[in-house]
Amino acid sequence: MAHLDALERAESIAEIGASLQATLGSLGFDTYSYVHVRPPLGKRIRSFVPPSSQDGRVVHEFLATFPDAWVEHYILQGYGDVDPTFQAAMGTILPFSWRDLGGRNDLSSGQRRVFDEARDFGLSMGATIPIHGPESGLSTLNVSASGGHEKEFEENYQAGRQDLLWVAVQTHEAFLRLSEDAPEQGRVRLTDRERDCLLWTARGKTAWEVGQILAISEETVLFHLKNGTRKLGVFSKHHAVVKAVMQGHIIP
Amino acid sequence: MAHLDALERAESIAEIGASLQATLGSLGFDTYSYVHVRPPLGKRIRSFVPPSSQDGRVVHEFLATFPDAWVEHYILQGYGDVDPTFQAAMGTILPFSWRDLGGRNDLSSGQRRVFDEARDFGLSMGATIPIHGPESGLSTLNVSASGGHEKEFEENYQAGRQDLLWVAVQTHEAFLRLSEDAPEQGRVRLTDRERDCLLWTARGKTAWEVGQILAISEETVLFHLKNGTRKLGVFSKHHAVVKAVMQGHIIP
DNA sequence: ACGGCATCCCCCCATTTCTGGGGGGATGTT
DNA sequence: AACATCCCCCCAGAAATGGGGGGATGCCGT
Repeated sequence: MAHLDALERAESIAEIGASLQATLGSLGFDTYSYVHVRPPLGKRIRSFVPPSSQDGRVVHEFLATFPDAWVEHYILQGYGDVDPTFQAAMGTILPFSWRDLGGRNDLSSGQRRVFDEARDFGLSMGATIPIHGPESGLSTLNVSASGGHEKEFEENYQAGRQDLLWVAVQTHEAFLRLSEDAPEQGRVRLTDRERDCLLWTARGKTAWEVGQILAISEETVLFHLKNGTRKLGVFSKHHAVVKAVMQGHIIP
Repeated sequence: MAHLDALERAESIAEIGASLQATLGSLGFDTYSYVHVRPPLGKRIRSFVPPSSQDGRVVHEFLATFPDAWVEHYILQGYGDVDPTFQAAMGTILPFSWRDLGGRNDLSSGQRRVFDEARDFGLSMGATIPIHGPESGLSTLNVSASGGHEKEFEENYQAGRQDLLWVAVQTHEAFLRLSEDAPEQGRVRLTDRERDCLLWTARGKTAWEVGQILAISEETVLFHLKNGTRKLGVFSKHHAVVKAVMQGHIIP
């Protein structure tokens, strides 16, 4: 796993790609795709602006050596919402081989089509490593081998699972580190009280109730909520509690 | 990593514990705690009840060889909401050593107290492996070594990071597999409109704004929000949006 | 073809809560 | 002394809550 150091220190998306190629190659997988889904975290807009078609949509980011034609087809068809590997990745944190998908829960016709069409592009044997990130993000690292027999691939996968997971985690971190064009302005610092108030608000309590819980007055709760909301750069408690949860300040 | 097979096949919490003890021991860590946090999916309580004991609080499930007195103290004090290792775990998917927490972002006094008191119980050197599960669940595997020097521990940790991650993931899966008394029952069915309204509310829009976005009247938005809030078993939009996010109905 | 059912849309009301400003003062720490 | 944090209070206008009342589509099974 010598290539991993490079992954940790990668300074561009391209370097991540090269590092992945080398690392995964040494594990016996010759193509891969890394998919990153990220909810677009709030811009600070007070005056109402009607959102454009794209605004607010989940962002899919690709980094892949899968056949270009397939990737293009995939995006064009909006397979991201159907892809059975993605569906499965949402439900587990363990790597899995694509072979294991057919048997367990039957695939819908749409899902089967994704698989069938992938096979036409030479992607028949593969495995997916799900990465559930903070802020409810989900990424998958998909690896595939174009040549060889299935038995060989499965042995390769079984032997390499642990390494694959580590690679996936490192990739996710490297990717996050680099794609932070809007790096959240570095997670704001909330005071203990602001956290407390947001926490209990997220748990459905009114300001008065939070006051009772924390043994302070409703006014003070409102005061802390106002400050916390402002720090988070939003304009309502609804948005503030969601953002506080997404940024990991509180666990509701 | 011979003990891992046992972890994958464990059929009781106790077996997980034994397997962890053995595996982590071989990596040089003599105590551990595994904490599984699960937001308490809905009790329907309207009348205000002071949440002195468990009500509304995140459910922490423990499996640990940490000193009993410490665990008890931890739970009693509700440290789960403050614990800096937990705060940090919420923000990353990489394992980290407790040593790295002090420097980066200064701890609040409440957080520092958790650390100081932990040290009094013999927990000074340690590392945390965060596991972000599906449905926004978070678990941490905390390992510690009571004897030895700090330098030695850090070397141990650096060398074992990859193994620790794998152990943590396997533990999480084993734990989930066994503690699946209530796997999916909480998830309600929302209509498209209810989802839409909750989504844009979670993004900080008022009911009127959501109406503009969806091209329906504010009244209708309120209507859908009322229904969605009721379906989710809560009594305010704050709680509803948080819950909708946690249950994966919407991605803000 | 019919009723039941879910979904979606609109409107009204009284009451409570939140928002976003302002003004204080009390602790601590740096 | 400056600073952050925490606590309390006031106000006016906006928004949410929790009820009620309609009607409009479809889709289902009988």
